[in-house]
Amino acid sequence: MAKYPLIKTTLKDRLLGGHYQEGLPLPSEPQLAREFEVSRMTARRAIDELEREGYVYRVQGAGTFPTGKRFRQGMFRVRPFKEWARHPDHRTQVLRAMQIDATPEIAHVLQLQPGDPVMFVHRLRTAGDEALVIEKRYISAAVAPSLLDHNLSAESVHEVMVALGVPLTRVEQNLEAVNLRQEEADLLRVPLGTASFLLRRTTYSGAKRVSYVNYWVRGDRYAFQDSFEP
Amino acid sequence: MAKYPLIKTTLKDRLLGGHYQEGLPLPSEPQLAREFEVSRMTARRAIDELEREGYVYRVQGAGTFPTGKRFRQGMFRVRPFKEWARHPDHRTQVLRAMQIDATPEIAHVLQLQPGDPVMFVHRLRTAGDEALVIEKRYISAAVAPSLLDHNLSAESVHEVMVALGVPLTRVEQNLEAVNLRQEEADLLRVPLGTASFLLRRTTYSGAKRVSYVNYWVRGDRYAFQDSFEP
DNA sequence: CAGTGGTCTAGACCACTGG
DNA sequence: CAGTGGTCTAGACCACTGG
Repeated sequence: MAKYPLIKTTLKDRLLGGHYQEGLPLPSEPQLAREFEVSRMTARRAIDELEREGYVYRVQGAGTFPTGKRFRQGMFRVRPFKEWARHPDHRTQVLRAMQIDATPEIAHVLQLQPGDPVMFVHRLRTAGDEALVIEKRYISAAVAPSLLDHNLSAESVHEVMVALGVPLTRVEQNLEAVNLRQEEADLLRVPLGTASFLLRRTTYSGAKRVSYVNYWVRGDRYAFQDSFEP
Repeated sequence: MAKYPLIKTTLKDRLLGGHYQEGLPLPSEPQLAREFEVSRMTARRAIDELEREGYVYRVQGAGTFPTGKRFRQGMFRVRPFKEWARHPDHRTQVLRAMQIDATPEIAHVLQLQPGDPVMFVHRLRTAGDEALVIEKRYISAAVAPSLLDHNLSAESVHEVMVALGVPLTRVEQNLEAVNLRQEEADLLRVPLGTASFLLRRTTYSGAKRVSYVNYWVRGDRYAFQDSFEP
């Protein structure tokens, strides 16, 4: 039996049991290695998996921290629809567009420091009289300081950023199926718990992560289609 | 600059460039370590990330293999049964495998007449002790009359059909998010109404539709991942 | 059997954090 | 500055594959 799964489940139990306080680091890697009587590399391996599963995040030089509960349960992403704005029936409504202080979680995803300024854009996309997509987007304020001067109900954030000299060079995305919580269900005007896509996207400009987006997409009104020749 | 990102991008370029043949293993970890003049652990680190991003998969004792291009196309990616079956933890349970009369809906999708004979295969895929995927598949009896003679808990339907002289030439697929009904929720052992993916596939052999499949995939245990350079 | 990936060790040096 | 995570080395033994 390998050692790292035991370390991993032990740490997960402690995290879920609240043994490690939010905002305070876990024991350091050398400490955990001593506690479990393994090498540091083996302790790291367990933490690697916890980080990938979203239980903790690491800050070089500072430590490894528990991820806030709300982000472990509800990390959500979105898919941008390029042609959305062109369709005459389609509208984009800006619910909020403001500068906020990066939470530790957002800071981690965007490779910033907690408290650094971040642009938050909350939008709702509708087709006819149906609300189809909720978007929550976080962008490093440093890379696009004038973002909020633009009309975000008409312009694509991606296009604005390209115009600001921040080309999009890479996208990572992840698609899940989730039951809608009250806030999203209300916005989409469907019952609590309705099945929805949750698309999460991280975009890069060079090696720098510049944008993090969560899209909730109505699962009964939108389908991803594909065809190919094997 | 760390070494493993360079190894990773080099291997990715080779994979996308077709330098490594499908079905054949990549150079072994010790070989890659020698080629890039790093320790095996560092070579592994690069391969770890490629595996997580879906470019390769590993089989202990056998090697590291390129993931077929066709399964990475489009917005989402589906692991072929063949790979599923290779994982030691994964099992496929045949719930039903029988000939039935085509319902009007099935007949329509498969371009048959209602009442025409159709093979129905109902399977459940599990990983460890968790049920992850329900499969309901309908195949024209005319194109694969001996299908049910095969061991469908071990063999891929696709492979059997190729062996029977029915090559798969085209796939159309559609992904939705749905709330599970009682029957599916019971099989997956989750509460009624849990959000799930519903993946529908129609496969063609030439111009003829030969197979129609519905997969219900647990939305909380399976995520479709993708990354690309725009 | 030789070769493969899976795991692990006991170090090392580095960049970075925060007092 | 001491302590942290990030990376890397040069081994080792293991389970497993496939001929």
